[in-house]
Amino acid sequence: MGRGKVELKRIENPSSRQVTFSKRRNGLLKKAFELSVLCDAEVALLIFSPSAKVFQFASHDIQRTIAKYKTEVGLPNSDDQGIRTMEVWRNEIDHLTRTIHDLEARHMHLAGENLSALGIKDLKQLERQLRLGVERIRSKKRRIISEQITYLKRKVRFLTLSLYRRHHTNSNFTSD
Amino acid sequence: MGRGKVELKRIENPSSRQVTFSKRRNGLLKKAFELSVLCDAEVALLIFSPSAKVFQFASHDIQRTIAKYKTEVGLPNSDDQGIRTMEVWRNEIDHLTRTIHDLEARHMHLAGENLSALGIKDLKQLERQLRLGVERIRSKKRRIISEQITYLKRKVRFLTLSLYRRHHTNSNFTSD
DNA sequence: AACTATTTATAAGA
DNA sequence: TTCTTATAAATAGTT
Repeated sequence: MGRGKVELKRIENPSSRQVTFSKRRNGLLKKAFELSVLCDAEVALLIFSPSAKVFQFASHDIQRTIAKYKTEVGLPNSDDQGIRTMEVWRNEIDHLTRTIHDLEARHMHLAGENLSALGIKDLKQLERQLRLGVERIRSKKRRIISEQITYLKRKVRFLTLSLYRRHHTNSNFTSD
Repeated sequence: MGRGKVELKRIENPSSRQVTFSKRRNGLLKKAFELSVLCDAEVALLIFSPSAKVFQFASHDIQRTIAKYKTEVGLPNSDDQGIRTMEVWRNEIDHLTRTIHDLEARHMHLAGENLSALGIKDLKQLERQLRLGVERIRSKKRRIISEQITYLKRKVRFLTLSLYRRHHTNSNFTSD
């Protein structure tokens, strides 16, 4: 949701991590609030910054919500306590998996394989992309060849000059 | 963030409330997760649906996070526990207030008042908007007048016809 | 449960 | 930190 996409991993730069924390913390608090109002839900949210500062939102009395939670997870049939947290992770994994599948499919398409699922529009775009790739590759090749030629010409000139000089020197020697 | 804007108040329709709850709950859990990963924060989130079902996310052991929180708010200098929650409400109120101010300012501008803060660009747009409004009003007026005329013409024709018929009938009577 | 038109969140830059 | 802007993401209403 910004100028660029971000990877789901710890932001290494401390200052942007701080900035992001501040922004996202506010966003999260706001959304917790909205959920509680719109859907009449009881929500409690605790956030500790890496510097151990606390931020919280609670739609009701937070102690009560926590107590309620403890009662809930204390019950024998609520051994899925951690499972609910796991669901979030599962969602992320699903998402990553889907991304990988997409990338793999794209890769195959670019290789001209497994095209059966594509419509005419997709195929056209794919072709355009491939043509573009080809053009870039050709251009790159031309540049390399041209550089090679320049290099060889220089070499020839150098060798010719050396030869001339040696000949000239030899001549001097022989003439001595 | 959807087809329309929603008011920040309890959604009355139970089924859309349920749908929204489900969507936003997932969104909130996801964002809690992202915050914990991106910013290396300790996050605990508890959600009770109106039907008392629990959903949770915890980046670390939730019992520990709760304990940490209790320790924190148990400290004498942390009597701002509720204040942090209040901040979220305050933010919302600020936002609403600003929206109202904006609307009021726009209203004044459309009335041609309080224009001192506007730049040339704003003024141009404002003028365009007003012209558009005028044009719409004129158009509406023309339609109404045209309808009136049609109606009156029909009325005249009807009256003329009635008059003719009565005259004709009278003639018949007199001729008898 | 999908689909999109829109709104909202937010990353990056100043 | 705060503002702005371009873009990614969430999601309201619809099917």
